[in-house]
Amino acid sequence: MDIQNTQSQMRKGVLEFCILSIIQQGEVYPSDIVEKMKLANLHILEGTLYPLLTRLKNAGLLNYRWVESISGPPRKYFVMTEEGKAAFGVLLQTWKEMATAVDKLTQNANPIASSETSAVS
Amino acid sequence: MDIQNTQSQMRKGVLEFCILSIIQQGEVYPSDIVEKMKLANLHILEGTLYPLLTRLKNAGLLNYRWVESISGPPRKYFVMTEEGKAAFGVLLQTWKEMATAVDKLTQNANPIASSETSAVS
DNA sequence: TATAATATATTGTAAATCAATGTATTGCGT
DNA sequence: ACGCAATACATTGATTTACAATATATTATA
Repeated sequence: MDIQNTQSQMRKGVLEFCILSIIQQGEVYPSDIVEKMKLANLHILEGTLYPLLTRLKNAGLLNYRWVESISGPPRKYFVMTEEGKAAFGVLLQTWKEMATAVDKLTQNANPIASSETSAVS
Repeated sequence: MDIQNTQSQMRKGVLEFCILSIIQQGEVYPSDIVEKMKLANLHILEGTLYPLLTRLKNAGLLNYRWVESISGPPRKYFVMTEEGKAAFGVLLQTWKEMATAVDKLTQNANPIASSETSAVS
């Protein structure tokens, strides 16, 4: 049990949401996603991303088309389906609500925690 | 693969952080935590909470003391250790950074997703 | 032709939540 | 005194899933 573990759990939770968000903003292939996530400080490995995209595709939220590359093997460019767009809308709402709830829960907490704890009857 | 799955993943990610936040704000026993989480719309089951508290205790972030109850078996009241307070400070920072990153990633996304996707060379 | 770079994909492992269930204590009604 | 309900702590088995490591395939370059 590591604090780093808890940190990565936090990131894991929003992984699918962020990836859907990236695809919703424009057609991308997996390496684009890895790069955009890295820029947002939300790292994802290929071994995680590929099965995830396959899951989202099988769930009907994504589609892809093959695009020839000038410098390597063909790429799978992903786009959202109508169903995916609807799902993303729901998740965006969920994220906003959850972020608000967490901020509320923690707004009474001290960044540098006080050494006093309130007594309980 | 369900959208509800993704929603619950999102909530899971902040579970430990929220529980630490609750304990940091005052001595509580497990049922208090379940109730406070429910109020924040972040539900947690006892089967999840007890092992989690044990993990946090074994990691040195929490301690507990037994308190007799007037209406049932004795309760375990949890408090944070100094180490726990330090860890919570780190997690609070992690949460703020992540929430900012996610908001940034999604600010260009449409709540009602447009049917046009940008072309890629 | 061999090597490096790019790209998609799978396998095995470990961690963690959840549903279901178990164990124990206290108080109340009869 | 006894049985039942409520409260509370705890464990077990199944499922999910991210990750590390590795595999397979294609293109360009030396």
